[in-house]
Amino acid sequence: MAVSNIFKRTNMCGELNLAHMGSEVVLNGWIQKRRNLGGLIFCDLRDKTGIVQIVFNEDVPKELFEKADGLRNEFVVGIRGAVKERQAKNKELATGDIEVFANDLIIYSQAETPPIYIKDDDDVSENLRMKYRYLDLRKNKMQNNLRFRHMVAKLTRDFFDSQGFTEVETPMLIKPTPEGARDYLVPSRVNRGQFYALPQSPQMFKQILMVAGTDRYFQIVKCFRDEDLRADRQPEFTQIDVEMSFVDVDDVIEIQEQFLKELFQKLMDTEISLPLPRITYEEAMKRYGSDKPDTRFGFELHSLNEKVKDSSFPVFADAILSGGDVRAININGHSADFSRKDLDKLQDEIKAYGARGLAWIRIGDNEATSSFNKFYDQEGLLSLAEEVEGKPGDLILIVAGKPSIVFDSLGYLRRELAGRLGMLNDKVYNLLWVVDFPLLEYDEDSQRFKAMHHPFTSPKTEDIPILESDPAKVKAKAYDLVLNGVELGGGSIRIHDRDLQSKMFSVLGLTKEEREDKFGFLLEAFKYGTPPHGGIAYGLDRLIMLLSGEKSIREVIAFPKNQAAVCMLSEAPSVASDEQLEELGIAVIKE
RNA sequence: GGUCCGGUAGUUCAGUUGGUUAGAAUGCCAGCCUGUCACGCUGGAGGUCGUCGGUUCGAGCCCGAUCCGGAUCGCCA
Repeated sequence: MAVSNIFKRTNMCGELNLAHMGSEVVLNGWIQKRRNLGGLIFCDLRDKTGIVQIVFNEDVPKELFEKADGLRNEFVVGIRGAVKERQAKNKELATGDIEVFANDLIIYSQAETPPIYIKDDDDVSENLRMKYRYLDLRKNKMQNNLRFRHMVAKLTRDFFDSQGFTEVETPMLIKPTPEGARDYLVPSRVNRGQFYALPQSPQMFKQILMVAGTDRYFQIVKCFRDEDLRADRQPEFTQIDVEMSFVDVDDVIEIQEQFLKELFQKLMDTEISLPLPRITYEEAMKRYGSDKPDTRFGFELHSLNEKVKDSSFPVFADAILSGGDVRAININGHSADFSRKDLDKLQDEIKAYGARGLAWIRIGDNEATSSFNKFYDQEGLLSLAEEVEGKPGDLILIVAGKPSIVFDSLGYLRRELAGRLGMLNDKVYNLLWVVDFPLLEYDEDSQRFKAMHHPFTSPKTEDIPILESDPAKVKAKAYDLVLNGVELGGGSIRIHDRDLQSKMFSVLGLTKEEREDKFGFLLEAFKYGTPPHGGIAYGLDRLIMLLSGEKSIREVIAFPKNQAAVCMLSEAPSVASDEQLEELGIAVIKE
């Protein structure tokens, strides 16, 4: 038998309890903390499952005791010892009923004093966490997040497998697509001067799998977008990507709801009732000012357009005259919670969305006051307040201007104020579908219609006749899944009819050459028998972020990038060597 | 590309109106300590105040530029 200098582990630290009493165990892990009381040394030993207390007392040989005295934080050790019930139990610790009396110790490696502490609630700069990610990941919270992510991925595979889906890997080196987000380009050495792109999504390949007869496809897949980062946006992220043949909107939604039900049941211990609520895009905008509404609280939007169209207050009147909106939300009963200064600050905050100002009405017990008192008497203010069911104690916030600005501003305000008022309960999961998205949106810059989702999204059947005559009115067979105000996923039924696809391209103003260049291989495939099909894609990182109560997807990605898209750990990206560039035929223009 | 917040000891932060030797907590090191678990007690080490320039008799503090981290708007079919 080979001689080994590794203690063969019998148990994990976090799993020990009174049931192990009396048994000899061997543990491997990191020293979390050493407490030397003189003739008695306690060590907290940590592995991914938790922490257990190790005791070195007068019974151990002097040599071993001195070795234990030399232990420092983050040393990696093996310990052999007996599990005993504690004299003084620690209720804060999962293993607090027992402790391990060591009789042997091996130090596998020593450690320098780490630049960050290995503690779940340690408040250290993001900078250091990213640079020393391997230390950050030692935290139980981070290991739990990785484990949870694994559980979600496993459940996803099991579920879709049980429903007859096949996971198929699609290529990572694909044809660059000039539409949509910016591509990451990858130069080809073999084809000098030519480039692959990393996929923004497997969209076209999964549709081709439907042409190929795969019938039900899914994939847990990396996607890449070279756009600016946010707390919930990384340049590489993971999607649960799904496509099905011979389906319409309800079929896709139904199976996704089954998936979500199982996910919440098994991993969150939460029953969700099906079917999930559905709300149209139009209604979502009107009521919540957002196409991804957070429905955990009220503060819904109301139009004041009728009431203010003849207003003497120029801000309101001008907005209506120029085709804009005047809308309001009622922060019911919270007038006293926001000072004049708070309101001024809120006004500044919505300027980011293009709002010119924030008008408000406070309803007191005896009288109402407003930011536009000059133009309205008591009766006038109360008449406006009536539209939002204003009562004494209410604060009414009003924004006037271009519809998109009004929606964005009020959508932000209702969520922001709900947050400040502590109304965002993260134990409540309000899932819903937003449906009937517009098929197209008019792009002012290029003076043409663009696909809101993508150019293969099918119009609603009843809107097909007006596709060319009144494109702005056409609704799409598209649906988004929203959880607590975050877009978790989106999808659509695709166009499988070549005539309809052709019309769609005409409306989008794509020339024959452009169609061929961008989508040629997909259109070619569609010539040879295409089943009706559709699908959906979930942002896996966001899903896990929300379910684990995190504020950033960086918390659920093992090795994320910082806001400048840099991996602080490995220091990617970096410059390529002259030899590499030479071989690829690439010259870098220095500024 | 824009806006906002931040950068001072290993770490998290304080630092008054510009004024002597830049502090606290924690961590680290050493000594003492047999029931701790944020162990305790005593002592000690530890600083290019992000960087560069300017104003000033004098700058952590004021001004300009720049770098770094974060939030966000644009952007993300």
